[in-house]
Amino acid sequence: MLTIGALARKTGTKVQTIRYYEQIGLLPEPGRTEGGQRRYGDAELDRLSFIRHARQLGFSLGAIRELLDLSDHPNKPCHEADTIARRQLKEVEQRLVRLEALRTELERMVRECSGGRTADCRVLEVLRDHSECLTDHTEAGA
Amino acid sequence: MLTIGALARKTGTKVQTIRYYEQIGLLPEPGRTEGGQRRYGDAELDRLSFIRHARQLGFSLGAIRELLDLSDHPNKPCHEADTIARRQLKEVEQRLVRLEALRTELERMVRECSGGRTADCRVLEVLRDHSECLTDHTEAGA
DNA sequence: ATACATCCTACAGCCACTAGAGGTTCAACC
DNA sequence: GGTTGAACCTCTAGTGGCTGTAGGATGTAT
Ligand SMILES: [Zn+2]
Ligand SMILES: [Zn+2]
Ligand SMILES: [Zn+2]
Ligand SMILES: [Zn+2]
Repeated sequence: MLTIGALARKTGTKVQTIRYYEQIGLLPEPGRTEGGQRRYGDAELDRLSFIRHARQLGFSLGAIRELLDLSDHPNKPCHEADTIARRQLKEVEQRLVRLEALRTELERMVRECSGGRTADCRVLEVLRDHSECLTDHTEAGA
Repeated sequence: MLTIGALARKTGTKVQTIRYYEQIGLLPEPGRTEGGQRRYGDAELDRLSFIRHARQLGFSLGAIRELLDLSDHPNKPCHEADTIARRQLKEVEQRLVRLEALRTELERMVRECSGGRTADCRVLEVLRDHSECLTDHTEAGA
């Protein structure tokens, strides 16, 4: 049986985050000691590891909730899980395109600055006027 | 003189966002009509355009605040602005590396799924066990 | 028995907005 | 001058995914 701190250490999660996941119903309410402290077993360890790994891969907590549900029903067909993963992949690909445009712009800004007064600073000039940009980086979402 | 709605349209900003920027001191308090409605001039239009463009390039509002300050002092040397831009570039580059790792992992998950029961779903298997991953995508920040 | 690390709840704060309620003002049209 | 009705106003609360703090209780080692 693990204390919340031990579980936190094993999964690379903060204690508060574990309590937060419990609060939003992503982790089940664990057993408690007589004094009221949480104690965890292997099932919870597995579940939290799953959550953390999915978070590292960029899945939202909503998506993770669905994935956990599916994982709890081994006989269901898996296309729902695959759909969620493909959706996530698409989002990542879109963000990549967008970030590459940002990198291009930022590199150019930094490269072209000659290091004089702010009045002549290329960085500030570009920020003042998007027509100085070579890429269209104007879509939503950072 | 522009109403807040006209300013919003010109800069691709929501009205509430403009009021929010004013509230946090990023935009100055504008003049008002007798009835209390905000009216904006060209200075505010330029400033808001700057803010929006910098946001599109991924700068935080904190960084933008610093950049605006620098922009207001044309005789200062510009290395501070350049430092901020370089920092932002670094962050973008780090996110790119990370997102590329995610893309690799997600692509593999999706590709290897054979479409059977969730018990055998490759997507869920990988999520359960990071040692199935080829990349180290475990750094912080999505 | 005492020290003290760890645990508990409850709530506030972070970022950058976004949405809504409930009321007022402005501009145009008749 | 009166009447619409869109756009404005303030204020509050919510989003996601945590993180931090206050103030107190518990667990364990010595
Ligand atoms: Zn410069
Ligand atoms: Zn631009
Ligand atoms: Zn599958
Ligand atoms: Zn992994």
